[in-house]
Amino acid sequence: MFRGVQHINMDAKGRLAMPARQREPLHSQSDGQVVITIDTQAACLVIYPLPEWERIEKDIQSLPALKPAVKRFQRLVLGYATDLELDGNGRLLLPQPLRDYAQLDKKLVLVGQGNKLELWSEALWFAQRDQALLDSGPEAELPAELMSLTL
Amino acid sequence: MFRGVQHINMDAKGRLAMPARQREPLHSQSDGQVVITIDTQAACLVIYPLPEWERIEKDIQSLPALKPAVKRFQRLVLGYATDLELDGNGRLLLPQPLRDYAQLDKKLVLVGQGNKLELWSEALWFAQRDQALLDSGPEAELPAELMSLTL
DNA sequence: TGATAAGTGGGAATAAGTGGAACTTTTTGG
DNA sequence: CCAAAAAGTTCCACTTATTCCCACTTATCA
Repeated sequence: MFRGVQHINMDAKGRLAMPARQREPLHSQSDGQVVITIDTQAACLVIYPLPEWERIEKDIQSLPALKPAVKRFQRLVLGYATDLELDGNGRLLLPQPLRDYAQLDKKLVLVGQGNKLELWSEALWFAQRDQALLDSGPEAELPAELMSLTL
Repeated sequence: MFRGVQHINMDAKGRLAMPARQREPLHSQSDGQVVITIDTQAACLVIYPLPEWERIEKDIQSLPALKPAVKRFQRLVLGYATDLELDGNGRLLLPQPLRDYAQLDKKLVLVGQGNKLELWSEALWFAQRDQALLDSGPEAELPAELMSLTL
């Protein structure tokens, strides 16, 4: 399980040092092999351990590809999916097209989301966080599902 | 059950000495393992014993993620959730992103809330307390759920 | 007032993060 | 087709940060 928000730097070569907390689950689950792709709903990337991705990829491929909206989704998510491996120092080399998509520069934010990790540029992360806080804050009208939560 | 308001200090390294009263339930329930995350309704943090958090996490993950407002809520609450463990001296090391979110500096307030603890900066605690007293005072209109309470 | 437990602070060992250098591979131009 | 240059990749070393542990001070209770 991936948990927690961590602020990290990408170096000049586009390498991302995976924080130690997340490194161990990645090594034990898939020997450091991950798949990274885009989130079509937000300008961020998602990182899966390889076995978890294979399950998801199967689900995506079994969707009805004749529906144009499904086909577009498949083209994006499967197309950008890239397998990567942690190097000897626990770093990932992020491909340029993915860096471009998520507007990554030096300052990044890595967010644990249970079975996957999300990767944001720091600026976009704060922007979407503040928007989300407005939607979930004291003044907001929350969907019924949230109102019924017992926290 | 966590009860009571306690004023405590965070040291220069961001460590929080859990008061002895709260330490015992944490050790007996979950061997000192807790999950800490943000409250989206207020600038404070919430601390759960690990088993209690796992129940809540399951509830949150089972919400319909296709609704944007739900997805944003999930990203915040699950993303900031971090597991921590009491160290040998009964202290928690608070991650920097969570300290930033709740504007924590030296003086903190820990508030028992039954199944969880809330953690506030002292300044924000007093501010929200005074506001809450105004809103719940003799002149205020209270929601029906409160009016029907037997106190 | 003394003994015990709780809270606080600091320092040393270890691990993590960062940058650079060298080697390999690929591409381009002659 | 070969050679030279550039890009990419891997490996190593150094610096910085984090974690763990020990000791001291303050508070509490008998």
